[in-house]
Amino acid sequence: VPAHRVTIADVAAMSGVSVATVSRALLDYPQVNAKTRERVAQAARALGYLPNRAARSLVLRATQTFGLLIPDATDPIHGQLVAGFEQEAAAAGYTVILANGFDSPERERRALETFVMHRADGIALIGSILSQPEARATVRPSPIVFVNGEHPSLAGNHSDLPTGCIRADDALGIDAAVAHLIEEGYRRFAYVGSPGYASDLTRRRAVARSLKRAGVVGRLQVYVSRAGAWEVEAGLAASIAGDRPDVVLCYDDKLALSLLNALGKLGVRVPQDVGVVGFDDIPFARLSSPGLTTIAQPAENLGSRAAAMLLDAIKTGTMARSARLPVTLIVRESTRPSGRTSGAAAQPDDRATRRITPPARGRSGAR
Amino acid sequence: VPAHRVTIADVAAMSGVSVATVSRALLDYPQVNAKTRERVAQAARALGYLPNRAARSLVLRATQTFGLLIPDATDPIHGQLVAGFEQEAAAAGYTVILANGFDSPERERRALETFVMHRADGIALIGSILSQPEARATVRPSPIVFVNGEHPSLAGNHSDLPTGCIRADDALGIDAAVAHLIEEGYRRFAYVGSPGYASDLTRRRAVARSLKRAGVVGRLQVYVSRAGAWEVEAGLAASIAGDRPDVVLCYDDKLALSLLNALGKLGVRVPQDVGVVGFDDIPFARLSSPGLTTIAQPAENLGSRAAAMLLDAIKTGTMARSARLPVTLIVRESTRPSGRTSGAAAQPDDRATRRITPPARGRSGAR
DNA sequence: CTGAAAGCGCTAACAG
DNA sequence: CTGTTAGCGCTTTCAG
Repeated sequence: VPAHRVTIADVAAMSGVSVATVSRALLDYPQVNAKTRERVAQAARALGYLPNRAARSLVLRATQTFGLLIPDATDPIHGQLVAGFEQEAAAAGYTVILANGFDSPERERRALETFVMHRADGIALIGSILSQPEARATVRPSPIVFVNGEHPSLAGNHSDLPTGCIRADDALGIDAAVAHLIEEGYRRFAYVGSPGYASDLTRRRAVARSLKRAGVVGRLQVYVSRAGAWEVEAGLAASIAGDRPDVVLCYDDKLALSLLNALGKLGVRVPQDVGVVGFDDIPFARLSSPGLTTIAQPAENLGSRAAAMLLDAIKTGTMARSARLPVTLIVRESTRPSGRTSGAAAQPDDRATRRITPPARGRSGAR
Repeated sequence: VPAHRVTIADVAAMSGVSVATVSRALLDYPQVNAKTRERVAQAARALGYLPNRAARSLVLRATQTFGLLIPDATDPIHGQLVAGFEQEAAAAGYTVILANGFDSPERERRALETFVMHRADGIALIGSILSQPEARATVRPSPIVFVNGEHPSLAGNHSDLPTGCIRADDALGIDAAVAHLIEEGYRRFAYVGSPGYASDLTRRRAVARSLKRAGVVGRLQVYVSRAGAWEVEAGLAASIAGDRPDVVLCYDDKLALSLLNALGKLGVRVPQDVGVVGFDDIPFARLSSPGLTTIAQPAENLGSRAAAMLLDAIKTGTMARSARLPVTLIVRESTRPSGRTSGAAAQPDDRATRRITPPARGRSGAR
């Protein structure tokens, strides 16, 4: 066993053939002699030979590598996306290069450049705050997909580019949530946002629109949480406790769970005094007490779908249309108007989750 | 702007110099003429040239790349590790290749091979179930670090290899927790484990040892949860509810939070009826109600430390000694014996968290 | 200070 | 069926 990294030449020497034959044998070219192939395989195994991808990439002009940019691996929802993406990519023989953007445009740009230097065959941007044209331009000609893009231009009712974008259909989920809540008797709605995210604005507007469409009068009360991801300001909880809306929809589950906690400390009962709704359905949403009603984002699917789109683009040469993946309203205890929930320990698991999947839109393309 | 990927030759052509000069100019070799350097830089910028890492790796015999294997990106604690690792690596100009092992030895092996094919300059294994010698052998001669290794041989009081291993000092944290709990008056201890993890056995034994050392009589009651990561079997919660130990220490926070939830549904009050302690201090541990007492693992530090060790090994040529990072006992409401916690809304935040950092051991090397 | 040339490890024609 | 040869894009002697 040589001291240096073993190369194809070592295998060739050991099996007494040329490097070309080794290459062909290892790549299972049909025209190599069975015995030769076997001899080569044996030598390769004996030497622990594994081909150098850099060398191979150079000649093939393909790296079998994807670049994946996420805002922050710490967030459970991003973790699920990563898992889905990595799994789909790995299954197709692709390796994933990961970069955290931390919501900073400079870091995101640097990450894109890294991907380009590695000549990633495909690139996925999760919750990126870069504009789609800019990102496209810097990675060209590699295919690129945007998942839940957060560039300011995407806020509200503006739309993704017609191709290569994937996102959860927030609006549809919010429609379902609002409809459900109204049916349950809620009237005074509030929204707690996390400023700076395009999807925050989108969700807020979707709530307002749903309410208007449903004929609920009165302005949507809006609160803003500027605290870190895992907490809400004491003042925020206090003013909600004071205003006592019927129900508050939160930008995401982290915010909702933090609020749940803060309200509890203030002695505000959920759902009796105020209902709380989250967004994402992270695993902890069902572990809080009360369990959190939320709009489930198909995080892992978003991830695997992103990888699948890249794979497809590589195969066919054209990027698929943008898509909106369906969400599911998950009703737990944080939105059960008083009295409805009876005997506590009776059927502990039956009183639990209700799932409502909104009917799909006409087509899943861009709006 | 050429249609194909721009190469160093394009830059050379545009700036009217040889490729060698372009290379030197871009690498800031001191001996290139200032004007030439400027002309080259301009051309490179104009063309959007970014050097091909594969080509560079080939000649430099270094890829500026780290391989990172985690069990599952979905777990918040792993997410934090990834974040810490990626940040430290990126700061030093290294790119991270990520692979999920999903607790499967085959997948882990495949991941290691991928890292080798990419000729990663360093490799970090988080919670790997592979044996350290095997892993070392397959990636040789790349430096490799093991973070919280989970190979069966590491269970109980067996120890890591003397070099290249990092883990949280579970035992010390458990000592602190047990001491605190005893002081608070708890006597009948139980442990809920998640079978199959080496650290599960380690923690269980550490609890038993701490109890013995503290002179607590009676056997440690042990429960086992075989359900998925985010739930406990109804039967498990029921038997704990029936046995009513004073306090139950859980393998990790996910398990503890699930148990908290399950006990709540059974009408068992925490901490009045039974105390609950977790392990990790994931962000949600402070959002549950009651807040979860737990042993905080320095997840992000473990990640950045792993990257730092690899960087150091690359620079110095030798891998640093194994290390145990300190943990912190975080006392929240899930272990407050009845009565202690008075006026609810009085000082909502002051009654909160207490942090206890165990004194460091003599040295942080392997035991 | 700059250019020519060799070569990193591998695959893909092109001849045998 | 197999060997020879020519690069892939880049860095680095070695000469000017």
